[in-house]
Amino acid sequence: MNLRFALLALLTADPMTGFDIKQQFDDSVGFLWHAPHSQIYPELRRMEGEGLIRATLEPRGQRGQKRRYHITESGERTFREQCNKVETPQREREPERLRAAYLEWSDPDRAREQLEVHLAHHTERLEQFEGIVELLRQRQAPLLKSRLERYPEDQHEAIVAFKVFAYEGVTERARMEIAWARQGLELLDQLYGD
Amino acid sequence: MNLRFALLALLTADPMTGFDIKQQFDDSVGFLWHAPHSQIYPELRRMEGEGLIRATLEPRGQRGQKRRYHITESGERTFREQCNKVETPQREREPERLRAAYLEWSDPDRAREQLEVHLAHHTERLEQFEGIVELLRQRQAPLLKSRLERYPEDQHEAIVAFKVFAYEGVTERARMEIAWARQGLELLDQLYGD
DNA sequence: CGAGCCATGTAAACAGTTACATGATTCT
DNA sequence: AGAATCATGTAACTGTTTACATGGCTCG
Repeated sequence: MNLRFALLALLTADPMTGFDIKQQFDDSVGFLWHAPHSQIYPELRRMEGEGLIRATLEPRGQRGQKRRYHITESGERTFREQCNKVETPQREREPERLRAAYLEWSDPDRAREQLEVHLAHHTERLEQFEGIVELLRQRQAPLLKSRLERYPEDQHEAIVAFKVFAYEGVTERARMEIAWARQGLELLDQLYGD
Repeated sequence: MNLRFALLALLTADPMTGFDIKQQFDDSVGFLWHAPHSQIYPELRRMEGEGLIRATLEPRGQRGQKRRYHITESGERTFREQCNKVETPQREREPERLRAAYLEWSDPDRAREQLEVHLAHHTERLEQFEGIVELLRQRQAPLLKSRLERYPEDQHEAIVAFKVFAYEGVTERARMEIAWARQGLELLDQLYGD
């Protein structure tokens, strides 16, 4: 039910086509949730069937058509209910940590490479996240801008603050991963020499 | 293919029954990977079919029998190959962060409760993780002890160090989550007053 | 007219969760 | 005798990934 949450969340900002959503998932929103289009389109159809969203048909050129989905009142109610349901965090699987626990099975060079990939990955992410946080603070992120247009001004502060809070979370996560990878590389130096 | 990795990893420490593995997944190992028994038993059968592990039948009392799985040479080779394959971290889904991004849809009380649950969860985890790290350092963790018995002493340092490294990772993660939840609670105070 | 993007789907396979089911052993 | 624990499975369902498939539109 979590893809559905993400879809409803996006549609509270702006009516979108499946394709728009797919693109959001490739973009900044994708750092919180993502899904391939093969999961998006059928789910949108189901949600439409359940009255959570409704589609308006728009022409594309001469023959083409696209379905833009709008959240309905029922959809908003459902979304709010989901938001108000307190959920305990699920036990997580940690594939990276699991692999790290067995690094003695790797060649030292491979082990180093693995941690360097980890480091590079999260370093890149960190930069992206910092950029997003900055855009959000300045209220320049495109999706946030459309969102702010749809809600009264007295809510803007909270809307922005929670988006920033969420992305600060992934930012801190990235920093943590970077520090961890560095620690691992030091450990390798210690165990196997430089 | 990651459940399989976890199963092979466990069986490099000690031959185990499906039940033993299930219990390991309920225990400290479960913080890195876990699976229900309904996933474990069929996978063990498949791995046996592929020659990665073999079972010895052991009696339980008069009528009962249990299958204890031993990793084979082929299994060890496969495991080592997996370890040596450098993998780029997958894009993650962050259900907690996604929910946090839409906290303006919650009643302030619910929002606070949500973050308090988050805080309590990771606080509990942190304590558990710190306990595990301590046990690992002292080489007193049961599974680690059996592992050390099976491998030559010149490898012990690395074996212990990587286990510590992995659990230090989840420890740092927990600390990060705690700090994040506290920040969120402060934000709520700021936005909605105490 | 071809490349690249816009747009939407289906299908098969794989991974993970939840529920149903059974029976032996051990401890009280 | 009954409860708790050991032990092993199957089945249905949900969620995710990957591959296959199609066709229109826009720009050079």
